[in-house]
Amino acid sequence: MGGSSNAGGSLNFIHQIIEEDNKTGRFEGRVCTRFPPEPNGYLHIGHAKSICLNFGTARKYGGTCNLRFDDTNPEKEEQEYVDSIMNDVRWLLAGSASDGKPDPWDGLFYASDYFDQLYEWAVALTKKGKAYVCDLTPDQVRETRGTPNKAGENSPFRDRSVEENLKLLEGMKNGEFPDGARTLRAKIDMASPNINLRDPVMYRILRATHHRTGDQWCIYAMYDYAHGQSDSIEKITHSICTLEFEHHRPLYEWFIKELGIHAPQQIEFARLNLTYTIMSKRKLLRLVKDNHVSGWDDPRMPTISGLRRRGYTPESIRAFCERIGVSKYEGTIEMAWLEDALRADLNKKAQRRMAVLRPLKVVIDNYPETQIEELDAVNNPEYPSAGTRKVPFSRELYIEHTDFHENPPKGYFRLAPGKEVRLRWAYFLKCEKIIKDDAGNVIELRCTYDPTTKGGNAPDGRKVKGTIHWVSAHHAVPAEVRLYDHLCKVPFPEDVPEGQDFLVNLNPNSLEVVTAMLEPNLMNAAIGSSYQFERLGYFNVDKDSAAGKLVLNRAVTLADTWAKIEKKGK
RNA sequence: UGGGGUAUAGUGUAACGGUAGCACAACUGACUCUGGAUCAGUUUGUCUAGGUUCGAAUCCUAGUACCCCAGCCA
Repeated sequence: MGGSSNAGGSLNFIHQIIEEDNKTGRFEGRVCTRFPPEPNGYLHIGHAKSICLNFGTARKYGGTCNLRFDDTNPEKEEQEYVDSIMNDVRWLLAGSASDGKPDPWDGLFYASDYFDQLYEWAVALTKKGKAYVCDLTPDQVRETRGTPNKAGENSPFRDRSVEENLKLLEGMKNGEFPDGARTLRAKIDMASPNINLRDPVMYRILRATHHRTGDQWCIYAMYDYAHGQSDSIEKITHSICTLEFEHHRPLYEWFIKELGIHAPQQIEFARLNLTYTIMSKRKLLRLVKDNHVSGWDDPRMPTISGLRRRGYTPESIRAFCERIGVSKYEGTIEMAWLEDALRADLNKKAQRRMAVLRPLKVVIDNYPETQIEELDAVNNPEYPSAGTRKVPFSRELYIEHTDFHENPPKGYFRLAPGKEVRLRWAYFLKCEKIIKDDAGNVIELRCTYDPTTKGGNAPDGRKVKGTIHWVSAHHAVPAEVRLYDHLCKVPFPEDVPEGQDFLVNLNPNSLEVVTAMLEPNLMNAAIGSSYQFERLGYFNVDKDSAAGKLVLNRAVTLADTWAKIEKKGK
């Protein structure tokens, strides 16, 4: 479970604040957090950090954590997003609840649950002379707001009487004015150095159908007016959010104070950035809408649904969130961390199989033509309890094209002319002859095997350095395998030259599709199941699979020392 | 030119006046029927300049760099 600090015993700065509050009895020892997404897109790995932090913090201190949808903008929000978010949170936190409840959240709420209360409070603030109806157009509001270096000017409508304001506010609510004609604004200080305090808009007139309240309302609270009070209503103690809301905090505190209601402590932390991908919801939406990817759950996407489809496990994502820690420093985590978390998890869980991604045919000349042997292969060397399976062996095999070199480079200990390797779980194999097509490409190898080496060991004690994987040609199950690489071709894709946008940094080779040959054991592999293809990586059965047609995604490759050596040689 | 934040190895994150630690990455080596995994080890760091102190990443002063803020988005 995420949330606690990564170094044993030490606390992250948020937990330090909480422990201090608990010590002083500030919230009677209660710890109540919430994860408050806007349902305007799919959750991504950055949200996972927040989810792990909020839920993890509540669990750590015996408190509660709510899931609340901040659905105050009906123009961008949809039920599809609500559903996907609940689904993703359930999946991410599955199995982590101590009480065995089906849903990980303690309370499920919507800001739209509070529309009536929020409006009542707006009336109360208006009565207090702390809010007014303003007739300025959006352009005029912008012009009179001032700049960071220049104070704003008061709206000419700022001093309307309470009676008039009340009447106009009710009129706004009752649909008497066109969209955008008026707003309700907080009366604070147009000269504040904090622009959020320069009479911010509380309500706008907007005739849009809300995914939950339908056409009941034609005015909608702004996020800044809704968020703090929603936290207050839920008696949240620690309202954890990202850094950009830091200078909104005085505004939230102003509303809470004027209303005289429960005051949560807002704490801001740095959002997650990852190399070789993008995290902006707006940009992710664009990738989906413009078909740069197949959807929100495209395995190249940093979305939770994309990672799930790619083959990431909830445990690996939680471990990742735990390890990256939490601070106010806006850094960028290397993608290798995420990949490492997956490998660490799957190395223990995934059964091993053999699969050949780029088949090269091998004929074993001295192996009986019609003979087939069932050889024993270990399912997971990490856990012998995972057992063994039978793998058919015959005269014609496929091996990996990259496991053969006609002119092997120095240090290469796979197959080459006249060289001997071990076939995993089978026999020693020696390359005798190369067969090429007219263009000079190697298309087949004629080899011999040593029948005394069955199982992979030579009775004469001779050693081979290389062990390669293989599949019996006649038993092989063809499958579509999708080889994924980073979404972006550079570590910081959002850094683009003037006038260009991040699309120029999309990785054109982020997906390569091959027809692979799998060992027959995989024939009926279940959708969503993960395997390690020996020497290649971890693969997950995709939902596009159908009877007789397997589709697999490569979640992550194995660490590849040889590839590193090869690269260095160049 | 205003306000709010943040600076510790390549990347993150600890150390809360007392030996700068951990993880990932990189590099060595051992082991290995996965060039996987595992194990052992190595390299690399306190933004700068002053000051306080027996002692400073930590306290003080002055700088520097980077991020955020001028939606009727969240």
